[in-house]
Amino acid sequence: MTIRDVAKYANVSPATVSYVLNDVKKVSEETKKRVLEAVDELGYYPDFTAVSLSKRKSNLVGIMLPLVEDSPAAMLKNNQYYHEFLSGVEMVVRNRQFDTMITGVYQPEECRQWVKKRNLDGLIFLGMFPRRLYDEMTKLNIPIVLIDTYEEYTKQLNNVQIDDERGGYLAAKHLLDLGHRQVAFIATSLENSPVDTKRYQGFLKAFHEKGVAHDRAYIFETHDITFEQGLRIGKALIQQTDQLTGIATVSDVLAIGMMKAFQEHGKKVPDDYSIVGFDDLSMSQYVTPSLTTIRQDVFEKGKAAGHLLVNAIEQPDIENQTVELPVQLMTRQSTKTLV
Amino acid sequence: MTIRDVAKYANVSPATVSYVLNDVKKVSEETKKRVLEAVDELGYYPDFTAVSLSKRKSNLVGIMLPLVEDSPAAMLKNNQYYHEFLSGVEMVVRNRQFDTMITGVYQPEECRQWVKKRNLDGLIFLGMFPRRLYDEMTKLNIPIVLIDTYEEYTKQLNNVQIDDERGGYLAAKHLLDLGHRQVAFIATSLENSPVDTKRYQGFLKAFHEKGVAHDRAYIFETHDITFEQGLRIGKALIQQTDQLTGIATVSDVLAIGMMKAFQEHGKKVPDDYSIVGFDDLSMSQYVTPSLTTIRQDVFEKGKAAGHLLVNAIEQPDIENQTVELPVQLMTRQSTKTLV
DNA sequence: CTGAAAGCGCTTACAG
DNA sequence: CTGAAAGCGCTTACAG
Repeated sequence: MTIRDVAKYANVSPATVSYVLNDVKKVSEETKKRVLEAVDELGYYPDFTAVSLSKRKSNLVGIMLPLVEDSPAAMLKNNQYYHEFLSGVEMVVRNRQFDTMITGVYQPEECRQWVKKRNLDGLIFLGMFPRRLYDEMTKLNIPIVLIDTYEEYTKQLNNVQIDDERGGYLAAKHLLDLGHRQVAFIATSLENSPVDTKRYQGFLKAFHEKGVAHDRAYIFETHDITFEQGLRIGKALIQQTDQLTGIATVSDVLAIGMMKAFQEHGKKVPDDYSIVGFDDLSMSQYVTPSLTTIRQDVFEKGKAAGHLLVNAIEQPDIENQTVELPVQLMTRQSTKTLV
Repeated sequence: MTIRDVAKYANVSPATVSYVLNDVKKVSEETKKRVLEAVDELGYYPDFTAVSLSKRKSNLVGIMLPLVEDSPAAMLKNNQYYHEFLSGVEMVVRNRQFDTMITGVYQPEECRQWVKKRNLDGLIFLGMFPRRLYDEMTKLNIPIVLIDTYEEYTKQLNNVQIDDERGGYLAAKHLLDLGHRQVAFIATSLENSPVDTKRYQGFLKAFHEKGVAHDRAYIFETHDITFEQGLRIGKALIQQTDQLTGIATVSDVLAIGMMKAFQEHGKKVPDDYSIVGFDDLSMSQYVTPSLTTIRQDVFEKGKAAGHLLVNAIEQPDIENQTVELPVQLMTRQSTKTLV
């Protein structure tokens, strides 16, 4: 079942069928109708491999994930975040006639090969990559969408992000409003994570507004976002000080790990600690106590990334842009007024 | 940078370069060496779109997810299960030079189109699909791997599954050993889910071994696997009877939802109810109390599926087979001896 | 408005 | 052992 069969059936040339299918103007209404009927009756659809080869366009977008232990696996395993995102991308992209490929990546080299070899039309980078990689990729001359990046050198690319500063602000304000003054800030790394830095800036802003100082000794850094790290940092926090009453984290996963540590050490949430997460994973309202958190809609983020990318592919002259999605405080049981 | 450039550089014909790259015997050592050097120096790698078109083989495997609300999204959102699986597949498949595409699907029609249009070499079906779909797909004549299916008509295809019966058995035996006799079994649907039926059979086996009867009134059915459904069924269970002391579920997600319901109604786990989950999601050891559950290694499941599929693609004469992975009881805090 | 022909980058009988 | 040629299924200047 090829374009030739359709052509024969409709009594035209393959070229004409192609014109019709690609909406090239110069076909008479009558011929067009005949072709369309043939397509319909034969149940024809084009072979994208062939289209891809001759158009040099694949209708394929790639999603790159930072690679841990030989595959995106390890990273994916611990953070629900990623797969809600992927779902969002897949959904919009497929509605616009694109398919999605996923891969992890070590080396810029590998990544460029992947794009070339599969003729990818666009790329979404999920997570942090070395600058070298961006530079390589930019040379590829295909649209790129970045997620959650604040680095200066990414400014000229497309970005989807959330209002991280406001997220940090809302978390801190919530705790301050409840009377907490000794508040820990749990980040992956302020040095390496601009996202966490933004959140901390927002956090500090709330403190300034209240006229309260924040002690930098109350910043704790875990490097990964895993339950294990949450558990570890929770224990460390108990050991290190008994001043703290409030905790703001950069991830629900960390917050949940911490709550586990508290429970194991006979500390109660929210009686001993008020803790606020970040993300609002679906599990977060089902843990006990349910988690007060800053909600970001990761699914929407994926959708936004998909739209941005396909737009950029289809209108090459469009300017790169940054989309910022809102965040929202979800008040639940893990925080309460300091008595 | 095409095969011609390499040919020119090595002073041979494009055909010869292709022979070398595809390991077709009839090339002299010397020529081969020259070609390989050229490939190396020019940093050439083949365009898979072109290879795909001429070989009629794409080195692409597809993963099909049942579609909810226009995309696999909705389904993915609530179950971590899926993305660990995807990670496993991606990892092995990529090591074997394949790439992975993902899509959701409504209609057999759509699915067949996808396979044809992208020239997919193999397919993994994750989840339950209507029989009609399998029939359609079988006609496609590409290897197919099914996951967790017990239907008679799937027997002649490749399967990856776990020892569901033993899972049910272990859960029941654990509860029985702890002294529980009034035990609820929480399934999605015994009528529609052969997996749940297997588990229930194992469950009953343990009861028979102990010489204890199981009251079918203690079977509860939720249709989806979501926290919400767990919450709902948890409430229903409290309302319906106060005889029960033990609960076996077919999913950690359901168990966690149920625990939330109990907590909201002042019931304690494990004091009022001992509950065992199924899956051992990474979150399950971090909820409070940590969840006793039947562990299955979903990541391994993905890897097994990937291997099975690529094997079948590369050796078309290989027979279809079923791989069964073990399960394991993880005893944690949500179960205890009945006093 | 329509079609013949060349081309996208490979592979693979076939001939020598 | 090596290469010229045809072909995979499309698209797209170009000519008419």
